[in-house]
Amino acid sequence: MSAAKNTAFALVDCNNFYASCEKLFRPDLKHTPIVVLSNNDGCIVARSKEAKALGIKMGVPVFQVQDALRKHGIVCFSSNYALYADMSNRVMTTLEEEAPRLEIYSIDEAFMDLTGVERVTDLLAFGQRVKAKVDKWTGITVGVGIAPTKTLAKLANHAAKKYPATGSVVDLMNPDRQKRLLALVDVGDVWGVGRRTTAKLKAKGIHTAWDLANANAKVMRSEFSVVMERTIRELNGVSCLDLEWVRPTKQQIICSRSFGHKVTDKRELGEAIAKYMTRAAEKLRSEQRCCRVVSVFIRTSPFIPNEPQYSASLTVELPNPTDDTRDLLAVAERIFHRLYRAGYRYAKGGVMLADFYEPGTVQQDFLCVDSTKTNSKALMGVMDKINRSGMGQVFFASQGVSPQWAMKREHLSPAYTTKWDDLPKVW
DNA sequence: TCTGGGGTCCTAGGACCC
DNA sequence: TCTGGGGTCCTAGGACCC
Repeated sequence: MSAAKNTAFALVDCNNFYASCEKLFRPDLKHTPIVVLSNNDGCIVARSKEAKALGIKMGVPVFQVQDALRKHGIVCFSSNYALYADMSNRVMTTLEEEAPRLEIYSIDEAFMDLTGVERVTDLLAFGQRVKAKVDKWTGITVGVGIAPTKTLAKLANHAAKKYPATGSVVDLMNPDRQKRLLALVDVGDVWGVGRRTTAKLKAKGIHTAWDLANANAKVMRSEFSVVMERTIRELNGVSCLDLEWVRPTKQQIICSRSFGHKVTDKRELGEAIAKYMTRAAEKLRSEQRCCRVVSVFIRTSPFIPNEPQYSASLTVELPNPTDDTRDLLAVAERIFHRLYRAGYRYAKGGVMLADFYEPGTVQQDFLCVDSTKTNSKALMGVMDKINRSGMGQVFFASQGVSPQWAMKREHLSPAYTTKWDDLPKVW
């Protein structure tokens, strides 16, 4: 085996991100418990620290905790993606200035490659500076975990959040400190160890991260998978997961939603599918890809077991890859006609695109009439531009004008940072 | 009445080929 | 009675992540 590299990573993670974004623009709620809800106002997906302290759990359906929300005066927000995405961009831009090799891992966290940085500056001080800068420039508070591997950096970040005495920045480069922390951490809190695996590990007497770090990597690989072997090595300070600072291109695009109410009407359901396909096509073009494989699915709600259940999906391979909304809508409609069965109350539907190509790199199927519309690129370009500009919307009639099935978003905050009309006002 | 959405990776097993 | 062996590709399902 080659000599271990002296790697160093930082994981920067925004605290209670969605809830923090909402509070930024509502100083009146500074110390009020708030929660952010999933699409359709269905589940709790983010909680402010006050809401956490009141015992509101992550992921629970709102209706199950309605009483608690009311009793404690917890303020609810529907999720406001435009706001969170914009705030995320601001945070990431700030981080990039400190460490150009940045992997944006999710909307609220990023890995930094700090390899070699300790020769220039103290890593703890570096982390503290990053935290202070993000706080000052964006108003978002972050935790920073620094360690020789990504998995250990995750654990360092976990500690930074859990123990206030750390000031939300933990440097875990030192092996003795690693050992002490690993012994304190439940194995289920290790990155990559989910619910299923946790149960299996505990049955084998592996309870802490330290227990896992000391398991035999080869044996565990045969019993679990190569992912497990990697996790064990990473816990021991051997970096197996590189920084992916160039975003890999997507393998698939999914657009799906639960409906605001159950849908029975065929036209209405078809409009929803058309809407999702339109959105998926936009995402496809923003990736600068064409796709060959298209799937559509519709289903009833598994949460109402005494109602007749129906769930169906169908996948079609196109003769030629396309990124034209019109082609994709036509395919979606054909598939939908074959899937639809009357007499069910549909709860959710969606589309999936896969098998991507760079435009123009694929030999056209010459047995098939070339369906490439000559004005396709120009038309799609103009549509995308108008729809992005905030000036209004252009879309195809098949998605319907005033949809009944639209999402429930009863507690939506204004688009403070992305819409002129919604700019916060200071009196 | 009311239960999110969007991804990735890994593995096992079958089809198929020589 | 007795029916190879090895490789590749594809797919479905599981597990995990945020």
